[in-house]
Amino acid sequence: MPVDTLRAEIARALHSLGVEDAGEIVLERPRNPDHGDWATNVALQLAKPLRKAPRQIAEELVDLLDVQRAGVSAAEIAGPGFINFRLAAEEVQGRLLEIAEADAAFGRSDAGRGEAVNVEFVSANPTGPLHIGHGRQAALGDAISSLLAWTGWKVQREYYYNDAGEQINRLARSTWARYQQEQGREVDFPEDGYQGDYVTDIARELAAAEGDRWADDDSPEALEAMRRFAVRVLMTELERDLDTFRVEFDEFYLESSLYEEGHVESTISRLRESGLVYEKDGALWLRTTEYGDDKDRVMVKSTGHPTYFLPDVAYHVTKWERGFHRAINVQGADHHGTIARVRAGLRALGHPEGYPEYVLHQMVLVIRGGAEVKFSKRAGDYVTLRELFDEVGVDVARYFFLMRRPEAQLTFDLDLALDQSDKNPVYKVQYAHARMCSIARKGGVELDAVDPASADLSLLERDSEIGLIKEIARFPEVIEEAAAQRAPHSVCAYLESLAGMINSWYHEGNDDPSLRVIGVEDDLMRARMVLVRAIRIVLRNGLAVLGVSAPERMEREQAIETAEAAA
RNA sequence: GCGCCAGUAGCUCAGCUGGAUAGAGCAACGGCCUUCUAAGCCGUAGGUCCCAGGUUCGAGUCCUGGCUGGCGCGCCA
Repeated sequence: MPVDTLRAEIARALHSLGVEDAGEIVLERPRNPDHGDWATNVALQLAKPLRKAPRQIAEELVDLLDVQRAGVSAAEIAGPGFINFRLAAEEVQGRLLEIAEADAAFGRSDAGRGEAVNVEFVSANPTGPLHIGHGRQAALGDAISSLLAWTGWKVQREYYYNDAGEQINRLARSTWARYQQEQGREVDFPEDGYQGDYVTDIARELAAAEGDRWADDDSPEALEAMRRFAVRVLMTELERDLDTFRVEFDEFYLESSLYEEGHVESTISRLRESGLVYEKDGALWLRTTEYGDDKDRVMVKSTGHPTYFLPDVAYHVTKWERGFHRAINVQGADHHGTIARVRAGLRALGHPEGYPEYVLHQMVLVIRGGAEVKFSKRAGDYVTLRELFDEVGVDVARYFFLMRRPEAQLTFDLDLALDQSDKNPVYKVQYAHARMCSIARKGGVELDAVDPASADLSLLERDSEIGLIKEIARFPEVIEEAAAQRAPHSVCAYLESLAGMINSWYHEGNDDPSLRVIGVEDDLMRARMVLVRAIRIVLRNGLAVLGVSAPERMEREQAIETAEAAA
C-alpha cells in the first residue's frame, strides 16, 4: 500500500529531525482535492512538544523527505502547517492492475483473521408475518454479516426463534378461537389475541387438513395442536419471505431447545453461585444493579415460570460456548431496555463487559404521496415486508433499508422507490454498472477478459479518469471502515457518489466523441476499456456486499432493444 | 421523573471518531437531444450545524447544562 510507504518515510524524516516518538502518524484524505491525495497534520501536533511554529516544523520535515522513496510526486505545505502529498499519475494508473487482478475479490481484506463472529438478527417470533421493521433488520444484519465476511471474519448468521413463550400461547388461543368460528361455533376472540387476517387463514388451513376434529374441544391437547400447527405455518412463511428477500441463515436457534437441553436450569444454578441471586415476594431475582442495570431483575416469577430475561442470558451463554467470543445483535431500538440486564447477567457469569455487541436501529416509516402508509391487508395493523418487496422489488427494498444509518429513523418513500430514473439511488448505481456492460457489449469486448497489462494505461490522463481510478482504488478502505463501524450505509453513499463520477466521465463523450471509449483509436480504447472493467468490478462487488443485484442491462434498456429488434 | 437515540440547505440525509472554504440527492432556477442510453447531463442559488457555556493551535464532531422529537422504563415478551 502506498500509504504505508509514505508513512514510513515520514517516520524516517521525523527521526532525522530528532523526533523519537511522534505517536501515530495520521494520514488522511483531504476533502478538498486541491489539497492533494494525502495529508498529514504531524507538524501541527508536534508544535507544542517541540515549541516551534507548525509551519516551520513542516518546512524542516519536507526538506528531509525523500519524495520519490515516499511514492508521491510532490509534498507541499499548506494552511496552518498541513503537509499535502500528491500521487504520481503512474502510481494511480497502476492501481488498475491490482483491481483487475483481484477481480471479484477486490475489496476483501483480513482484519478479522478468520475469527468467528455471530450475527443475530430478525429473530421475529413466529406469531405473524414479518413487518417492515424486520425488513430493515434483515437487510442490516445480512449486510453487516457480509461486510464482516469481506474483512476476514468467519461469520455465522443466526435467527433466534422464541417458540416457547407467552406470545406463542396467545397465538395458539387466537388460532383456536378462529378455528371454532370456522366451525360455526360462537366463541369470544381473546382480548390479547392476534387480530390479523392471517390467523383466520391458518385456522382455515387447519380445518382443511384436520376437519372438525377439534370442534368444541378446549382441552390442552387441542390448544397444543393449534400451537404446533400455527407455528409451523408461520415459520414456513417467515423462512419463505426471508428466502425471497435473499437472506440466508446458518442457524435457526430454538428457544425451546434451551429448556430441553437444560441450559436454562444450568444458568440458574451458575447464577446462584455468583451470590447475586436472592428471593423476594416469592420470586427469584438477580442483582443486575451490581453491573450497571437500573434495577434488579426477576429471573423466575412467583408462578414458577421464568421471565424472558433468563432464557435470553442462557442463550447468550450458548453463543459463547459455541465459540463465538464476538457476537453482534441487530435489534430494534425499542428493545434497548433489555441490553443492560442481559449484559449484567452475562457478567455475573464471568463474561466480558460489552458482550454481546448491539446494533440498534430505529423505526421505519412508509410514505406514499407524502402521507404515511400504516396498514396492511393481511396483518391488520402494520405493513408487511412481503407487501413491500412485492411492490418495489427486493433490490430496491434492501437498498433503501441500508442507505441510512441504523440509528436514524428511516423514511421509506414509495414514490421514490418506484421511480426508475437516476433519482432513485438504487437505479443510479445499477444503471452505472449496466452502462459499463453496455459499453463493452457495443465495443464487442468481453469485459472480464480485458487485460490491463496489455494496455498503455498512461493514456488515462484526463482529470475525470485519474479521479475515477483514485475513487475505485479506495473501495477496500470503504469496506473496511464500513465493517468496523457496522455501517452499510457508508457503502451506499460511496457507490452513489461513484456512480455520479462515472456518469460525468461518461457524458464527457457526448460533446466530444474523442473522449468516448468506443470509436477512438485502438490503444486509447484498450486503455479506457481497462477502466471500464475496473469500474464494473467495484460496482459489482459493492452491490454484492449489500445483497443487491448488479444487472448487465436495465429492464428499460431491454425493452427498447426488444422493440428495435422487432422493428 | 430516569435511560437510550436523534436534531446539519425548503425536504430526505452524509460528514471518514478533532482538521483546511460543512457536502450529496430531491425540490427550485438557467442551459443542453444527430448520444458508447436525454428515465439523462452541465451550471446557479440555498446554512445561527437546536441553544448556552467549556476543553485547544483548531469543534458539526469531545465535556457540562438546557430545548425539541422518537423509543424504552412490568413477576409482558
